[in-house]
Amino acid sequence: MTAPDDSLHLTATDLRMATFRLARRLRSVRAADSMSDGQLAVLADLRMYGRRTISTLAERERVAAPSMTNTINGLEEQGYVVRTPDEDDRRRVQVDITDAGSDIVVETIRQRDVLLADMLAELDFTEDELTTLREASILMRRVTDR
Amino acid sequence: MTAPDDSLHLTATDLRMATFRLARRLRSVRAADSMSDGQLAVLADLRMYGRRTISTLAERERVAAPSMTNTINGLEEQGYVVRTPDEDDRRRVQVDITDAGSDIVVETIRQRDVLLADMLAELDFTEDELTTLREASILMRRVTDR
DNA sequence: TATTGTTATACTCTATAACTATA
DNA sequence: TATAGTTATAGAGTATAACAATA
Repeated sequence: MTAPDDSLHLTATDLRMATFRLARRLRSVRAADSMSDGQLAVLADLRMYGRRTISTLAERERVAAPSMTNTINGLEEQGYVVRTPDEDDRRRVQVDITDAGSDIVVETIRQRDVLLADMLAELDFTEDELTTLREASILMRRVTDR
Repeated sequence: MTAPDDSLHLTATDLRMATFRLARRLRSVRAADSMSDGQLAVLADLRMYGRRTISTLAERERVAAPSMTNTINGLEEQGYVVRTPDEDDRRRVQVDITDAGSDIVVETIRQRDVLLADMLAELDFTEDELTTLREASILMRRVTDR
């Protein structure tokens, strides 16, 4: 049996390499060519959690506030978000996703899932192997959500 | 039991989300602040597979040739790679990684593995769970190497 | 003629600093 | 005074087009 510490580091190395490669491959899929990774990440956040202010979005995406202003400008021009002035604190601007924005997120997710499902199907993975991947996904989520 | 097609798509969705989140977290770790993701990817390739021409590197990293010239310029200025004219075909330039370049790659990989191993250790994963992650890593590699 | 690499130039995304409006 | 957002400006990183050297 492998010593616990070795096992940890071997697992970390394997998982790191596998994760980077798969992420890189999947990230190349986008429903709208005109949308950047940063714009898509903001749309996905808005779709999942609802309206946000510019500064909250900047903090969540770990970019500077002017960068988020720029990102939101691009999304607004494409009709994927709308700005609404905050009534209670008129310094604030609330950003909401539009139906078109939501559609783009759903479609991008769908295309990525289809690509990955096709890749899995092509390799004729067994039910046991798919179960391993699902269980690993849950463990990976525990790592990032921690 | 889940129907095969559902199982495929559920697995794809779970794995996609888990992969993106983990990759994003790990990518924030770099041994040298002055190095970009693109530069690091080239160094890692050179360390693993040895000398490459500019156009081969451009093709492998899926960027345009002038972009790779720019990337190699940056790495050369920092002393992480050297250009060597090809004797047989004097249009070509061979790029080799230096010891300093190799050290940076090793150190970045080490820091990322330590971070991930620490994250795994903190969650007290069992040997069975670590085994699941290692098996999943192998399956993920089969997907991207296919 | 075709290929390899570089230079010239422009566009996108990001940042910091300075500014406006509001609290 | 402090905060939310924007504008001005600059620095990476990427792309296409045009060019020089070589095959």
